[in-house]
Amino acid sequence: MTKRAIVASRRRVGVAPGRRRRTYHHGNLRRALLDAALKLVEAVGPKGLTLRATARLAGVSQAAPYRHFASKDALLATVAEEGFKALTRAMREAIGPLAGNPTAQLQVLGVAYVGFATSHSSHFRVMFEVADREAYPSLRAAADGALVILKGVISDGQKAGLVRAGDPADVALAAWSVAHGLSALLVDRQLVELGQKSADELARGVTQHLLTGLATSQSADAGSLRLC
Amino acid sequence: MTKRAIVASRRRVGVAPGRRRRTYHHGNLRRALLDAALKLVEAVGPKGLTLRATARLAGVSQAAPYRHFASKDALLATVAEEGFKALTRAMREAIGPLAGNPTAQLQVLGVAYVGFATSHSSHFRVMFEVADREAYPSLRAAADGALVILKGVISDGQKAGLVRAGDPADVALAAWSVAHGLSALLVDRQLVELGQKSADELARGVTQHLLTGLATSQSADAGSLRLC
DNA sequence: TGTACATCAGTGAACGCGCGTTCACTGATGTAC
DNA sequence: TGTACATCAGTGAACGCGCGTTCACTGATGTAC
Repeated sequence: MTKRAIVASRRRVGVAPGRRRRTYHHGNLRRALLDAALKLVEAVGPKGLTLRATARLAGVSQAAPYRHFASKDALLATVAEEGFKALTRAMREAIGPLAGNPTAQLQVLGVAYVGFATSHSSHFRVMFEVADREAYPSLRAAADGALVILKGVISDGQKAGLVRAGDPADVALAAWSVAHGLSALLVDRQLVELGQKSADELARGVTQHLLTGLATSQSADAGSLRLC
Repeated sequence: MTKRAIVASRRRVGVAPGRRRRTYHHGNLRRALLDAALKLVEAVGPKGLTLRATARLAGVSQAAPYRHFASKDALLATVAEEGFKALTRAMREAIGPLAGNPTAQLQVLGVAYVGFATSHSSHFRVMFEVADREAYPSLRAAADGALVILKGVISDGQKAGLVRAGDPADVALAAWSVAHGLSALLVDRQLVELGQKSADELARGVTQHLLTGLATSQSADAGSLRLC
Protein backbone atom coordinates (compact mmCIF):
# COMPACT_ATOMS: atom_id res chain seq x y z
CA MET A 1 0.00 0.00 0.00
CA THR A 2 1.41 3.36 -0.92
CA LYS A 3 1.75 6.20 1.48
CA ARG A 4 -0.86 8.13 -0.48
CA ALA A 5 -3.33 5.26 -0.17
CA ILE A 6 -2.79 5.00 3.54
CA VAL A 7 -3.41 8.68 4.08
CA ALA A 8 -6.50 8.55 1.89
CA SER A 9 -7.82 5.54 3.72
CA ARG A 10 -7.24 7.16 7.06
CA ARG A 11 -9.21 10.16 5.87
CA ARG A 12 -11.99 7.84 4.73
CA VAL A 13 -12.21 5.95 8.01
CA GLY A 14 -11.62 9.15 9.89
CA VAL A 15 -12.64 9.98 13.39
CA ALA A 16 -15.96 11.66 13.97
CA PRO A 17 -16.13 14.09 11.03
CA GLY A 18 -14.76 17.49 11.92
CA ARG A 19 -13.02 16.06 14.95
CA ARG A 20 -10.17 14.33 13.11
CA ARG A 21 -7.27 13.71 15.42
CA ARG A 22 -4.41 16.13 14.97
CA THR A 23 -1.83 13.60 16.09
CA TYR A 24 -1.27 9.99 15.27
CA HIS A 25 -1.56 9.13 18.93
CA HIS A 26 -4.89 9.50 20.55
CA GLY A 27 -3.86 11.07 23.81
CA ASN A 28 -6.12 9.19 26.17
CA LEU A 29 -7.51 6.25 24.34
CA ARG A 30 -7.99 4.19 27.45
CA ARG A 31 -10.40 6.72 28.87
CA ALA A 32 -12.08 7.21 25.50
CA LEU A 33 -12.68 3.48 25.17
CA LEU A 34 -14.25 3.26 28.61
CA ASP A 35 -16.53 6.17 27.78
CA ALA A 36 -17.42 4.69 24.42
CA ALA A 37 -18.27 1.39 26.09
CA LEU A 38 -20.65 3.15 28.47
CA LYS A 39 -22.36 4.93 25.60
CA LEU A 40 -22.76 1.66 23.75
CA VAL A 41 -24.24 -0.11 26.76
CA GLU A 42 -26.70 2.74 27.03
CA ALA A 43 -27.67 2.25 23.41
CA VAL A 44 -27.63 -1.51 22.93
CA GLY A 45 -27.29 -3.08 26.37
CA PRO A 46 -24.35 -5.00 27.82
CA LYS A 47 -24.91 -8.04 25.66
CA GLY A 48 -24.97 -5.92 22.50
CA LEU A 49 -21.64 -4.30 23.22
CA THR A 50 -18.75 -5.34 20.98
CA LEU A 51 -15.13 -4.41 21.17
CA ARG A 52 -15.10 -3.45 17.51
CA ALA A 53 -18.00 -1.07 17.93
CA THR A 54 -16.31 0.42 20.97
CA ALA A 55 -13.17 1.10 18.95
CA ARG A 56 -15.24 2.51 16.12
CA LEU A 57 -17.02 4.89 18.48
CA ALA A 58 -13.71 6.01 19.92
CA GLY A 59 -12.46 6.67 16.40
CA VAL A 60 -9.64 4.14 16.27
CA SER A 61 -9.00 0.89 14.50
CA GLN A 62 -10.39 -2.34 15.87
CA ALA A 63 -6.96 -3.49 16.99
CA ALA A 64 -6.15 -0.36 18.97
CA PRO A 65 -7.99 -1.34 22.17
CA TYR A 66 -5.54 -4.20 22.67
CA ARG A 67 -2.85 -1.64 23.55
CA HIS A 68 -4.92 -0.84 26.67
CA PHE A 69 -7.00 -3.89 27.52
CA ALA A 70 -6.04 -7.54 27.31
CA SER A 71 -9.48 -8.58 26.08
CA LYS A 72 -13.08 -7.54 25.81
CA ASP A 73 -13.75 -9.02 29.24
CA ALA A 74 -10.94 -6.97 30.73
CA LEU A 75 -12.49 -3.80 29.32
CA LEU A 76 -15.84 -4.69 30.85
CA ALA A 77 -14.24 -5.58 34.16
CA THR A 78 -12.65 -2.13 34.22
CA VAL A 79 -16.00 -0.49 33.51
CA ALA A 80 -17.51 -2.47 36.37
CA GLU A 81 -14.68 -1.56 38.69
CA GLU A 82 -15.06 2.13 37.96
CA GLY A 83 -18.77 1.72 38.60
CA PHE A 84 -18.24 0.21 42.02
CA LYS A 85 -15.77 2.93 42.91
CA ALA A 86 -18.23 5.64 41.87
CA LEU A 87 -20.99 3.93 43.84
CA THR A 88 -18.80 3.72 46.91
CA ARG A 89 -17.96 7.41 46.57
CA ALA A 90 -21.63 8.32 46.20
CA MET A 91 -22.49 6.33 49.30
CA ARG A 92 -19.68 7.89 51.30
CA GLU A 93 -20.73 11.37 50.29
CA ALA A 94 -24.35 10.66 51.14
CA ILE A 95 -23.68 9.60 54.71
CA GLY A 96 -20.98 12.20 55.39
CA PRO A 97 -23.23 15.05 56.54
CA LEU A 98 -25.21 12.70 58.75
CA ALA A 99 -22.40 11.39 60.92
CA GLY A 100 -23.76 10.16 64.23
CA ASN A 101 -27.24 9.50 62.87
CA PRO A 102 -27.13 5.91 61.60
CA THR A 103 -30.85 5.67 60.97
CA ALA A 104 -30.82 8.62 58.61
CA GLN A 105 -27.60 7.34 57.12
CA LEU A 106 -29.26 4.03 56.34
CA GLN A 107 -32.00 5.71 54.43
CA VAL A 108 -29.76 7.98 52.39
CA LEU A 109 -27.63 4.97 51.54
CA GLY A 110 -30.64 3.34 49.94
CA VAL A 111 -31.53 6.50 48.10
CA ALA A 112 -27.94 6.94 46.96
CA TYR A 113 -27.80 3.37 45.69
CA VAL A 114 -30.96 3.71 43.65
CA GLY A 115 -29.88 7.14 42.49
CA PHE A 116 -26.59 5.77 41.27
CA ALA A 117 -28.29 2.87 39.50
CA THR A 118 -30.71 5.10 37.61
CA SER A 119 -28.31 7.92 36.76
CA HIS A 120 -25.45 5.56 35.82
CA SER A 121 -27.51 2.71 34.47
CA SER A 122 -24.82 1.58 32.03
CA HIS A 123 -22.32 1.23 34.82
CA PHE A 124 -24.90 -0.51 36.95
CA ARG A 125 -25.80 -3.06 34.31
CA VAL A 126 -22.19 -3.94 33.61
CA MET A 127 -21.36 -4.18 37.31
CA PHE A 128 -23.68 -7.10 37.77
CA GLU A 129 -22.99 -8.83 34.50
CA VAL A 130 -19.25 -9.38 34.53
CA ALA A 131 -18.95 -13.09 34.06
CA ASP A 132 -16.14 -13.95 36.42
CA ARG A 133 -15.48 -11.35 39.07
CA GLU A 134 -12.87 -13.53 40.75
CA ALA A 135 -10.67 -13.20 37.68
CA TYR A 136 -10.28 -9.48 38.40
CA PRO A 137 -9.12 -8.93 41.99
CA SER A 138 -9.31 -5.14 41.83
CA LEU A 139 -12.92 -5.40 40.68
CA ARG A 140 -13.62 -7.72 43.54
CA ALA A 141 -12.06 -5.23 45.96
CA ALA A 142 -14.03 -2.32 44.56
CA ALA A 143 -17.26 -4.28 44.90
CA ASP A 144 -16.48 -5.00 48.53
CA GLY A 145 -16.01 -1.30 49.26
CA ALA A 146 -19.71 -0.51 48.99
CA LEU A 147 -20.71 -3.41 51.20
CA VAL A 148 -18.21 -2.34 53.86
CA ILE A 149 -19.83 1.08 54.13
CA LEU A 150 -23.29 -0.43 54.49
CA LYS A 151 -22.19 -2.86 57.19
CA GLY A 152 -20.43 -0.06 59.05
CA VAL A 153 -23.52 2.08 59.20
CA ILE A 154 -25.61 -0.86 60.36
CA SER A 155 -23.25 -1.80 63.13
CA ASP A 156 -23.10 1.88 64.20
CA GLY A 157 -26.87 1.84 64.36
CA GLN A 158 -26.87 -1.31 66.42
CA LYS A 159 -24.30 0.05 68.86
CA ALA A 160 -26.46 3.14 69.30
CA GLY A 161 -29.49 0.93 69.89
CA LEU A 162 -31.29 2.36 66.88
CA VAL A 163 -31.20 -0.71 64.65
CA ARG A 164 -32.38 -4.18 65.52
CA ALA A 165 -29.67 -6.43 66.93
CA GLY A 166 -28.42 -9.40 64.98
CA ASP A 167 -25.67 -10.26 62.54
CA PRO A 168 -24.95 -6.99 60.68
CA ALA A 169 -24.56 -9.05 57.53
CA ASP A 170 -28.18 -10.20 57.78
CA VAL A 171 -29.50 -6.71 58.27
CA ALA A 172 -27.23 -5.48 55.49
CA LEU A 173 -28.66 -8.12 53.21
CA ALA A 174 -32.18 -6.88 53.80
CA ALA A 175 -31.15 -3.29 53.14
CA TRP A 176 -29.12 -4.19 50.11
CA SER A 177 -31.96 -6.30 48.72
CA VAL A 178 -34.48 -3.48 48.76
CA ALA A 179 -32.14 -0.99 47.18
CA HIS A 180 -30.85 -3.48 44.63
CA GLY A 181 -34.31 -4.77 43.82
CA LEU A 182 -35.77 -1.35 43.18
CA SER A 183 -32.70 -0.43 41.15
CA ALA A 184 -32.89 -3.55 39.02
CA LEU A 185 -36.59 -3.09 38.39
CA LEU A 186 -36.05 0.52 37.38
CA VAL A 187 -33.02 -0.13 35.21
CA ASP A 188 -34.70 -3.03 33.44
CA ARG A 189 -37.78 -0.85 32.87
CA GLN A 190 -40.17 -3.20 34.62
CA LEU A 191 -41.99 -0.32 36.20
CA VAL A 192 -43.46 1.56 33.29
CA GLU A 193 -46.84 1.75 35.00
CA LEU A 194 -45.39 3.69 37.93
CA GLY A 195 -43.93 6.22 35.55
CA GLN A 196 -44.99 9.49 37.06
CA LYS A 197 -42.87 9.25 40.20
CA SER A 198 -39.18 9.99 40.15
CA ALA A 199 -36.68 7.33 41.09
CA ASP A 200 -35.81 9.43 44.10
CA GLU A 201 -39.34 9.50 45.41
CA LEU A 202 -39.71 5.77 44.88
CA ALA A 203 -36.42 5.11 46.62
CA ARG A 204 -37.35 7.22 49.60
CA GLY A 205 -40.71 5.50 49.95
CA VAL A 206 -39.41 2.00 49.57
CA THR A 207 -36.43 2.36 51.89
CA GLN A 208 -38.69 4.04 54.40
CA HIS A 209 -40.82 0.93 54.61
CA LEU A 210 -37.80 -1.25 55.20
CA LEU A 211 -36.28 1.13 57.72
CA THR A 212 -39.36 1.09 59.82
CA GLY A 213 -38.94 -2.65 59.93
CA LEU A 214 -35.31 -2.39 60.95
CA ALA A 215 -35.82 0.21 63.61
CA THR A 216 -36.01 -0.55 67.31
CA SER A 217 -39.02 0.83 69.10
CA GLN A 218 -36.74 3.47 70.56
CA SER A 219 -36.01 4.98 67.17
CA ALA A 220 -39.16 4.15 65.29
CA ASP A 221 -41.05 7.31 66.08
CA ALA A 222 -38.15 9.72 66.04
CA GLY A 223 -35.23 8.95 63.80
CA SER A 224 -36.36 7.04 60.82
CA LEU A 225 -39.35 9.14 59.93
CA ARG A 226 -37.59 12.44 60.10
CA LEU A 227 -36.27 12.35 56.56
CA CYS A 228 -39.51 12.13 54.65
CA MET B 1 -26.14 -35.50 -3.40
CA THR B 2 -27.17 -39.12 -3.75
CA LYS B 3 -29.74 -40.76 -1.58
CA ARG B 4 -27.03 -42.97 -0.09
CA ALA B 5 -24.98 -39.93 0.86
CA ILE B 6 -27.96 -38.27 2.49
CA VAL B 7 -28.72 -41.30 4.60
CA ALA B 8 -25.07 -41.61 5.58
CA SER B 9 -24.89 -37.97 6.52
CA ARG B 10 -28.00 -38.19 8.59
CA ARG B 11 -26.52 -41.12 10.45
CA ARG B 12 -23.34 -39.12 11.01
CA VAL B 13 -25.14 -36.04 12.39
CA GLY B 14 -27.47 -38.24 14.33
CA VAL B 15 -29.31 -37.36 17.47
CA ALA B 16 -27.72 -37.95 20.84
CA PRO B 17 -25.88 -41.24 20.33
CA GLY B 18 -28.01 -44.21 21.28
CA ARG B 19 -31.12 -42.05 21.34
CA ARG B 20 -31.59 -41.73 17.58
CA ARG B 21 -35.16 -40.84 16.78
CA ARG B 22 -37.24 -43.69 15.53
CA THR B 23 -39.41 -41.45 13.40
CA TYR B 24 -38.58 -38.64 11.08
CA HIS B 25 -40.82 -36.34 13.06
CA HIS B 26 -39.76 -35.39 16.53
CA GLY B 27 -43.07 -35.64 18.31
CA ASN B 28 -42.88 -32.60 20.52
CA LEU B 29 -40.06 -30.47 19.25
CA ARG B 30 -41.56 -27.25 20.56
CA ARG B 31 -41.38 -28.50 24.13
CA ALA B 32 -37.95 -30.02 23.56
CA LEU B 33 -36.60 -26.71 22.28
CA LEU B 34 -37.92 -24.81 25.29
CA ASP B 35 -36.32 -27.34 27.62
CA ALA B 36 -33.06 -27.23 25.70
CA ALA B 37 -33.05 -23.44 25.91
CA LEU B 38 -33.42 -23.62 29.69
CA LYS B 39 -30.57 -26.08 29.96
CA LEU B 40 -28.38 -23.84 27.85
CA VAL B 41 -29.15 -20.76 29.91
CA GLU B 42 -28.20 -22.75 32.97
CA ALA B 43 -24.89 -23.61 31.37
CA VAL B 44 -23.87 -20.45 29.52
CA GLY B 45 -26.24 -17.71 30.61
CA PRO B 46 -28.92 -15.93 28.59
CA LYS B 47 -26.45 -14.00 26.51
CA GLY B 48 -24.58 -17.17 25.58
CA LEU B 49 -27.66 -18.93 24.31
CA THR B 50 -27.87 -19.44 20.55
CA LEU B 51 -30.65 -20.85 18.47
CA ARG B 52 -28.27 -23.21 16.73
CA ALA B 53 -27.02 -24.64 20.01
CA THR B 54 -30.60 -25.05 21.17
CA ALA B 55 -31.44 -27.03 18.05
CA ARG B 56 -28.29 -29.09 18.46
CA LEU B 57 -29.17 -29.93 22.05
CA ALA B 58 -32.67 -30.95 20.99
CA GLY B 59 -31.15 -33.20 18.35
CA VAL B 60 -32.52 -31.51 15.25
CA SER B 61 -31.10 -29.44 12.43
CA GLN B 62 -30.53 -25.72 12.90
CA ALA B 63 -33.45 -24.87 10.65
CA ALA B 64 -35.98 -27.00 12.49
CA PRO B 65 -36.80 -24.47 15.24
CA TYR B 66 -38.30 -22.17 12.64
CA ARG B 67 -41.23 -24.58 12.30
CA HIS B 68 -42.16 -23.65 15.88
CA PHE B 69 -40.78 -20.17 16.61
CA ALA B 70 -40.61 -17.18 14.32
CA SER B 71 -37.20 -16.14 15.62
CA LYS B 72 -34.75 -16.52 18.44
CA ASP B 73 -36.43 -13.68 20.28
CA ALA B 74 -39.79 -15.41 19.99
CA LEU B 75 -38.31 -18.53 21.57
CA LEU B 76 -36.94 -16.50 24.47
CA ALA B 77 -40.21 -14.64 24.89
CA THR B 78 -41.98 -17.99 25.20
CA VAL B 79 -39.48 -19.14 27.83
CA ALA B 80 -40.10 -15.91 29.74
CA GLU B 81 -43.85 -16.28 29.45
CA GLU B 82 -43.74 -19.82 30.83
CA GLY B 83 -41.59 -18.50 33.64
CA PHE B 84 -44.08 -15.84 34.63
CA LYS B 85 -46.90 -18.35 34.49
CA ALA B 86 -44.99 -20.74 36.75
CA LEU B 87 -44.17 -17.89 39.15
CA THR B 88 -47.81 -16.84 39.27
CA ARG B 89 -48.83 -20.42 39.99
CA ALA B 90 -46.24 -20.72 42.77
CA MET B 91 -47.45 -17.49 44.34
CA ARG B 92 -51.08 -18.56 44.14
CA GLU B 93 -50.30 -21.91 45.75
CA ALA B 94 -48.29 -20.24 48.50
CA ILE B 95 -51.06 -17.94 49.64
CA GLY B 96 -53.88 -20.47 49.21
CA PRO B 97 -53.67 -22.13 52.65
CA LEU B 98 -53.44 -18.75 54.35
CA ALA B 99 -56.64 -17.20 53.06
CA GLY B 100 -57.82 -14.47 55.41
CA ASN B 101 -54.36 -13.81 56.82
CA PRO B 102 -52.87 -11.15 54.53
CA THR B 103 -49.83 -10.52 56.69
CA ALA B 104 -48.75 -14.12 56.54
CA GLN B 105 -49.65 -14.20 52.86
CA LEU B 106 -47.36 -11.27 52.20
CA GLN B 107 -44.45 -13.07 53.74
CA VAL B 108 -44.98 -16.34 51.94
CA LEU B 109 -45.27 -14.42 48.70
CA GLY B 110 -41.77 -13.06 49.23
CA VAL B 111 -40.45 -16.49 50.11
CA ALA B 112 -42.20 -18.01 47.10
CA TYR B 113 -40.73 -15.38 44.79
CA VAL B 114 -37.19 -15.95 46.00
CA GLY B 115 -37.75 -19.69 45.98
CA PHE B 116 -38.87 -19.56 42.38
CA ALA B 117 -35.92 -17.40 41.38
CA THR B 118 -33.35 -19.72 42.92
CA SER B 119 -34.91 -23.01 41.89
CA HIS B 120 -35.76 -21.84 38.36
CA SER B 121 -32.88 -19.47 37.84
CA SER B 122 -32.78 -19.98 34.07
CA HIS B 123 -36.40 -18.97 33.77
CA PHE B 124 -35.82 -16.06 36.11
CA ARG B 125 -32.88 -14.71 34.16
CA VAL B 126 -34.67 -14.88 30.85
CA MET B 127 -37.82 -13.29 32.30
CA PHE B 128 -36.02 -10.07 33.00
CA GLU B 129 -33.86 -10.00 29.91
CA VAL B 130 -36.33 -10.19 27.07
CA ALA B 131 -35.53 -7.12 25.05
CA ASP B 132 -38.95 -5.89 24.08
CA ARG B 133 -41.75 -7.24 26.21
CA GLU B 134 -44.31 -5.07 24.44
CA ALA B 135 -43.72 -7.04 21.25
CA TYR B 136 -45.16 -10.13 22.93
CA PRO B 137 -48.60 -9.37 24.40
CA SER B 138 -49.06 -12.78 25.99
CA LEU B 139 -45.75 -12.36 27.79
CA ARG B 140 -46.84 -8.97 28.99
CA ALA B 141 -50.09 -10.48 30.28
CA ALA B 142 -48.28 -13.31 32.06
CA ALA B 143 -45.95 -10.83 33.74
CA ASP B 144 -48.91 -8.82 34.99
CA GLY B 145 -50.43 -11.91 36.59
CA ALA B 146 -47.87 -12.05 39.38
CA LEU B 147 -48.21 -8.37 40.17
CA VAL B 148 -51.98 -8.66 40.36
CA ILE B 149 -51.71 -11.30 43.08
CA LEU B 150 -49.33 -9.17 45.10
CA LYS B 151 -51.52 -6.09 44.87
CA GLY B 152 -54.56 -8.13 45.84
CA VAL B 153 -52.94 -9.41 49.01
CA ILE B 154 -51.79 -5.93 49.93
CA SER B 155 -55.17 -4.38 49.47
CA ASP B 156 -56.72 -7.22 51.52
CA GLY B 157 -54.23 -6.42 54.26
CA GLN B 158 -55.10 -2.77 54.13
CA LYS B 159 -58.82 -3.44 54.29
CA ALA B 160 -58.23 -5.60 57.35
CA GLY B 161 -56.16 -2.83 58.90
CA LEU B 162 -53.08 -5.01 59.04
CA VAL B 163 -51.01 -3.22 56.41
CA ARG B 164 -50.17 0.45 56.30
CA ALA B 165 -52.60 2.53 54.27
CA GLY B 166 -51.55 4.15 51.01
CA ASP B 167 -51.56 3.37 47.32
CA PRO B 168 -51.34 -0.44 47.11
CA ALA B 169 -49.00 0.01 44.17
CA ASP B 170 -46.48 1.80 46.40
CA VAL B 171 -46.58 -0.86 49.06
CA ALA B 172 -46.39 -3.53 46.37
CA LEU B 173 -43.32 -1.86 44.97
CA ALA B 174 -41.56 -2.07 48.32
CA ALA B 175 -42.47 -5.72 48.72
CA TRP B 176 -41.54 -6.57 45.15
CA SER B 177 -38.24 -4.72 45.48
CA VAL B 178 -37.07 -6.76 48.47
CA ALA B 179 -38.02 -10.07 46.92
CA HIS B 180 -36.63 -9.15 43.53
CA GLY B 181 -33.45 -7.68 44.98
CA LEU B 182 -32.63 -10.72 47.04
CA SER B 183 -33.47 -12.95 44.09
CA ALA B 184 -31.26 -11.02 41.71
CA LEU B 185 -28.36 -11.01 44.15
CA LEU B 186 -28.70 -14.75 44.69
CA VAL B 187 -29.11 -15.62 41.03
CA ASP B 188 -26.17 -13.44 40.00
CA ARG B 189 -24.08 -15.05 42.75
CA GLN B 190 -23.24 -11.78 44.46
CA LEU B 191 -23.64 -13.36 47.86
CA VAL B 192 -20.89 -15.93 48.02
CA GLU B 193 -19.86 -14.74 51.45
CA LEU B 194 -23.28 -15.54 52.92
CA GLY B 195 -23.07 -19.04 51.56
CA GLN B 196 -24.03 -21.16 54.52
CA LYS B 197 -27.65 -20.06 54.74
CA SER B 198 -30.27 -21.44 52.41
CA ALA B 199 -32.14 -19.15 50.06
CA ASP B 200 -35.26 -19.96 52.06
CA GLU B 201 -33.77 -18.80 55.33
CA LEU B 202 -32.46 -15.63 53.73
CA ALA B 203 -35.81 -14.94 52.14
CA ARG B 204 -37.68 -15.40 55.40
CA GLY B 205 -35.32 -13.11 57.26
CA VAL B 206 -35.27 -10.37 54.67
CA THR B 207 -39.00 -10.30 54.04
CA GLN B 208 -39.54 -10.33 57.78
CA HIS B 209 -37.65 -7.07 58.12
CA LEU B 210 -39.73 -5.44 55.42
CA LEU B 211 -42.98 -6.80 56.79
CA THR B 212 -42.36 -5.31 60.16
CA GLY B 213 -42.03 -2.03 58.35
CA LEU B 214 -45.26 -2.50 56.48
CA ALA B 215 -47.27 -3.61 59.47
CA THR B 216 -49.59 -1.34 61.39
CA SER B 217 -49.07 -1.23 65.13
CA GLN B 218 -52.16 -3.38 65.44
CA SER B 219 -50.52 -6.28 63.67
CA ALA B 220 -46.88 -5.71 64.45
CA ASP B 221 -46.70 -7.80 67.58
CA ALA B 222 -49.09 -10.53 66.57
CA GLY B 223 -49.40 -11.41 62.90
CA SER B 224 -46.19 -10.73 61.16
CA LEU B 225 -43.87 -12.41 63.61
CA ARG B 226 -45.80 -15.61 63.84
CA LEU B 227 -44.25 -17.22 60.80
CA CYS B 228 -40.63 -17.20 61.84
C1' DT C 1 20.83 22.29 20.79
C1' DG C 2 20.85 18.36 17.77
C1' DT C 3 20.45 13.66 16.78
C1' DA C 4 20.34 8.45 17.05
C1' DC C 5 17.56 5.20 18.63
C1' DA C 6 14.45 2.48 21.72
C1' DT C 7 9.89 2.30 22.86
C1' DC C 8 5.16 3.32 22.56
C1' DA C 9 0.60 3.49 20.43
C1' DG C 10 -1.39 3.35 16.58
C1' DT C 11 -2.64 0.91 11.56
C1' DG C 12 -4.85 -2.33 7.92
C1' DA C 13 -5.31 -6.94 6.73
C1' DA C 14 -6.24 -11.36 7.81
C1' DC C 15 -7.61 -15.66 10.54
C1' DG C 16 -11.18 -18.71 11.77
C1' DC C 17 -15.46 -18.90 13.67
C1' DG C 18 -20.33 -19.28 14.76
C1' DC C 19 -24.34 -16.84 14.25
C1' DG C 20 -29.55 -15.97 12.56
C1' DT C 21 -32.08 -16.82 8.88
C1' DT C 22 -33.71 -18.49 4.20
C1' DC C 23 -34.22 -21.81 0.64
C1' DA C 24 -35.63 -25.72 -2.10
C1' DC C 25 -36.09 -30.20 -0.83
C1' DT C 26 -38.26 -34.63 1.06
C1' DG C 27 -39.98 -38.04 4.27
C1' DA C 28 -44.07 -38.69 7.30
C1' DT C 29 -48.73 -38.10 8.38
C1' DG C 30 -53.55 -37.88 8.02
C1' DT C 31 -57.73 -37.44 5.44
C1' DA C 32 -61.39 -37.73 1.64
C1' DC C 33 -63.24 -40.79 -1.21
C1' DT D 1 -59.93 -51.34 3.26
C1' DG D 2 -57.04 -49.11 0.00
C1' DT D 3 -55.17 -45.26 -2.16
C1' DA D 4 -54.29 -40.47 -4.01
C1' DC D 5 -52.92 -36.41 -2.40
C1' DA D 6 -52.48 -32.15 0.49
C1' DT D 7 -50.16 -30.69 4.35
C1' DC D 8 -46.92 -30.88 7.99
C1' DA D 9 -42.34 -31.07 10.06
C1' DG D 10 -38.21 -32.15 9.24
C1' DT D 11 -33.36 -31.80 6.22
C1' DG D 12 -28.67 -29.99 4.37
C1' DA D 13 -26.67 -26.27 2.15
C1' DA D 14 -25.99 -21.71 1.64
C1' DC D 15 -26.17 -16.50 2.44
C1' DG D 16 -24.09 -12.62 4.42
C1' DC D 17 -22.48 -10.92 8.45
C1' DG D 18 -19.85 -9.24 12.39
C1' DC D 19 -17.21 -10.90 15.91
C1' DG D 20 -12.59 -11.40 18.99
C1' DT D 21 -8.10 -11.66 18.30
C1' DT D 22 -3.39 -11.78 16.06
C1' DC D 23 0.08 -10.14 13.02
C1' DA D 24 3.70 -7.49 10.85
C1' DC D 25 3.94 -2.91 10.11
C1' DT D 26 4.88 2.24 10.92
C1' DG D 27 4.38 6.92 12.57
C1' DA D 28 5.10 9.51 16.95
C1' DT D 29 7.37 10.31 21.13
C1' DG D 30 10.81 10.88 24.45
C1' DT D 31 15.37 10.27 26.15
C1' DA D 32 20.62 9.65 26.45
C1' DC D 33 24.45 11.62 24.90
